[in-house]
Amino acid sequence: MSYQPSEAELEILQVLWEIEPATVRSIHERIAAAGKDVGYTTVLKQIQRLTEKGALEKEIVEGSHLYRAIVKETDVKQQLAGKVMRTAFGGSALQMVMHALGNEKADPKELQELKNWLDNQLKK
Amino acid sequence: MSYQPSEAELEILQVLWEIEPATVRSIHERIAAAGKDVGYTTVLKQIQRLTEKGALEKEIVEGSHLYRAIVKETDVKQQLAGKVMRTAFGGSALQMVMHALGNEKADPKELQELKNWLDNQLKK
DNA sequence: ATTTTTTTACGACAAATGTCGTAGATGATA
DNA sequence: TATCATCTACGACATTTGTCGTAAAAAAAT
Repeated sequence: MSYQPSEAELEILQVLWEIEPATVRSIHERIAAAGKDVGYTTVLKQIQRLTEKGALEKEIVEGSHLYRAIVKETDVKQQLAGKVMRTAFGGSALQMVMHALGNEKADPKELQELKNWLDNQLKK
Repeated sequence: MSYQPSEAELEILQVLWEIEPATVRSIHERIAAAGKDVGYTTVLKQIQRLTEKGALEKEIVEGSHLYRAIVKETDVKQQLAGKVMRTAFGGSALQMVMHALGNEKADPKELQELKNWLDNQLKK
């Protein structure tokens, strides 16, 4: 199976899925740049835990410790979306989307893309 | 704002949104019936915590303690769906749905409904 | 009224999370 | 090489969650 990351862990995974491999420092910088103000050692610890859990792997190249994600982005995201869909929306994607876009009128472009994708799904 | 329930808490809320008000016993029964095998006092404790947190309210009528949800179903679900959409899918409903339905070909009926809803949204 | 059955109130616990601080190891620089 | 700057390894802590057990309170049955 995949892995169900916590929120802080997900942030780290997102960075890794983008730039891989990466050092603790670069990951920390990205996260800080994204507005999350958290200490360097906090990120380091989180990374070490993810590694222990087998979600990341470390490779030491010429002194620097490089990390890369082992868990697949698609799998993890499928887990996350699927879980919410099941636990909170009785397995209905419709319900989930309606609530997600619920109040604020969503970006028309988004809606159009979603529609295109659906049309395609229905065609098959 | 609303409330971000944990998984066990959400199960309780779901029951309350269906039958309200309800006793601890009836809630426990529902949850057990749904296949989740957990002790009576566990559910009770969870309910008490939700009440402390202000998500539920208790009313004692002729001896029996009745609970009802204070947080609104729509709000809570909007929170849940919105949060995942934002934290894991960069705010894209399309990405979220694609991953949720990803591998297994979703129920065509669901897809059709979703499409209808979308068409409607786009029309407005 | 006494005993039995239910219920509620609490306190406990283990595991998971988010966050750091500190010390020792490494690497870079003067 | 001595010194200064970085990093990593670890342990600590406060919270939150999920689960119970037990005792005290209430309600029901005899």
